[in-house]
Amino acid sequence: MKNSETVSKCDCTIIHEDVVNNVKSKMPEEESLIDLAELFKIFGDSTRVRILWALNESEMCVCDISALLNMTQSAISHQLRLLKQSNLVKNRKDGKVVYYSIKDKHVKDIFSQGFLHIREK
Amino acid sequence: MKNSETVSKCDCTIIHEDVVNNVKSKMPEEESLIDLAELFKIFGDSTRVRILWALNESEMCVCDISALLNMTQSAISHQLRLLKQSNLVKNRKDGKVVYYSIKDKHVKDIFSQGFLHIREK
DNA sequence: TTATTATATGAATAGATGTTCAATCGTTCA
DNA sequence: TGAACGATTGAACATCTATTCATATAATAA
Repeated sequence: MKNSETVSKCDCTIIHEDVVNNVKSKMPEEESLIDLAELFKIFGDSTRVRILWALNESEMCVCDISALLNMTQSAISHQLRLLKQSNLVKNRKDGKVVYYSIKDKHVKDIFSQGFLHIREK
Repeated sequence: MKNSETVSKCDCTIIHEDVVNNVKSKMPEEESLIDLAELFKIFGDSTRVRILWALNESEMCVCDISALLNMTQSAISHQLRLLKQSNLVKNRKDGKVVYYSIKDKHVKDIFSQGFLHIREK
């Protein structure tokens, strides 16, 4: 398999080579931007956004969230697993009940920035 | 078809009804959170994130972006259409060449908030 | 005109993703 | 012990999505 750097998928003449080279030199490592996209992917689902919003207001158990969003426990549990894997929420167990809460203090700020875009459309 | 409010999908006893009611009263309209998720969905793809990052550095034409990211013009063009529909980029035409640039001034701030999360893992 | 170049577009495909369903795990309490 | 209940898990399914491919459009140049 050939190196992706050596075989260009762009079949066009590079119109502004200086611009391309300049931007390329400033680009973060590919992995950083992939991680960033992975994070936003988590926010890119209304169920998860609603869960995060709710947990930002108050610690809640799985059952509470299910009732709030009118969804099955199973669906909520699956999403909570993703949110936990992404380090956005944490949980604690008290008897049979598992309480979830926000782990990342930037969640609210990420929401805020998103709303700034939406409000100005 | 029954009203989704009247038939609960949550098959459990509501453990903390006060918490649920309190959070429910504070929740934004469902549509707002759906719009928010739609926005983050756009950021939730590494190709689009890299395009946005690049355009945040400099206005570029489709060919430039293709060369920078080593992807086909077609793939880039498809993604640019989504970004434009989401009001995140704008374009101008100069002869055969179409130049794209950032339309939304909050793009950089959204990136910043995302990075804050990633860096602290 | 014709050829060439930059971009856009629609259909098709493969891969990812969210929910459901059924089963299971852990804990509490009769 | 064994129900009962909250939560988790894995498989299946339907839906969505990113890229590719072929083609079309638009502008320039010969």
